[in-house]
Amino acid sequence: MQDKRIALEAGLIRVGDLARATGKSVRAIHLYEELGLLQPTTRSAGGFRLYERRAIERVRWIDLLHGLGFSLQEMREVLLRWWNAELGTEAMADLRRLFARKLDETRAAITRHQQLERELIEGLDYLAACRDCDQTSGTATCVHCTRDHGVALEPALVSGIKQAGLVTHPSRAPFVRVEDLTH
Amino acid sequence: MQDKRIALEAGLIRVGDLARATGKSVRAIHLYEELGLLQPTTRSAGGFRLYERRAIERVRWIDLLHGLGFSLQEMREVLLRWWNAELGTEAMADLRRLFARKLDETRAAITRHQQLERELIEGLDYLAACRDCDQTSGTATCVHCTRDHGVALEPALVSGIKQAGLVTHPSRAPFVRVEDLTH
DNA sequence: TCCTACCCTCACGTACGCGTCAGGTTACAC
DNA sequence: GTGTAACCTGACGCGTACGTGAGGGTAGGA
Repeated sequence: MQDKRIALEAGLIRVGDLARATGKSVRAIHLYEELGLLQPTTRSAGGFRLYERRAIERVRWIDLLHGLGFSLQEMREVLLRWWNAELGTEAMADLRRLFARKLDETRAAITRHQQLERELIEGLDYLAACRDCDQTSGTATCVHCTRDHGVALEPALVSGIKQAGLVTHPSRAPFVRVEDLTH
Repeated sequence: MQDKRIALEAGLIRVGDLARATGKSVRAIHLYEELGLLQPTTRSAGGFRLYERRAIERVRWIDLLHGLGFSLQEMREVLLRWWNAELGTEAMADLRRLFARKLDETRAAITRHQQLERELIEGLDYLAACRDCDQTSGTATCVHCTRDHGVALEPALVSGIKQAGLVTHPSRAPFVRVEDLTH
């Protein structure tokens, strides 16, 4: 019944505190524990999880790796490899390789997003010309728009939209014979 | 039995061709159809889906939006809104808003990845000092390493690892009383 | 002592984007 | 006619990272 006092003396926090400190949900922290990523330093007499403040760093680490595209399982493997390494120097070399690979991937991701950025800008440039368009009907006529949009080619972001093949009610496809179509 | 000839004359391709042309799986294309994102122009007498070559653009569009973080459902909503718009000009304005928002998000994503890039570089810088470390035991001693790593603070990517709380066999947590700890 | 917020352990549910059979049909070349 | 690759429609499975109860105990202050 003196748990909090004892816990406070020892600098321990409960799962809710950890959650608030990291922006995660309590459930998420439970999950990390189930997957072997994080463990409470101890438990209260009644079974409450009690963590040291350093646990916050671990959760932030999880968050970082998550941002780098690691799955929780992969993080677990990283931890296992590190702690089970024969030599510290090898464990560190292992980490360096890992980080180097992720650095490549991250840079590739940046490049990809920059390409998307360009696509968006192109799309916006193209659409800018639509602002002073005097057309007063639906979008069906936009499909065959011949206005000059100041862009050499219609951007993919726009041209992909201008096609039939939109099903109002998903799921079942219609069934038309070829013969009925080819004149 | 003259389907292919007819299809070829009409410039139609089958689902496998579309898949190869876009790098998607046939199943994926079926899914897009189920979700109302794409429809074959027609069907062969035997029920084979037949697409115009323009369908390739639509699939590429799907891929683009996917890269921008849209879910297939959201893409469907975009298409529905566009095709159901009263005025073409309004539909275009709608698109502009959408693209502008995504442009912000994409730039935010780039910034985030650049921060991660910096974290990785810091981590690698820190670990570089470990290459000529003469330590010959396991990683447990690394936890208290006092070497100069040329970095002011231990990077989060590294410090998050150096903590207990690793469960060799996941799932069940141990059960220790507080009293047993705080002597 | 009692109230209330917080915590506990199951355990099932969810959204996404397909993968993967199964059981059968079609297209087309030889 | 026949072989075979490609296609068809269900329909269930999967991995990820949690959300969401249910049913019940705990902590700590008034």
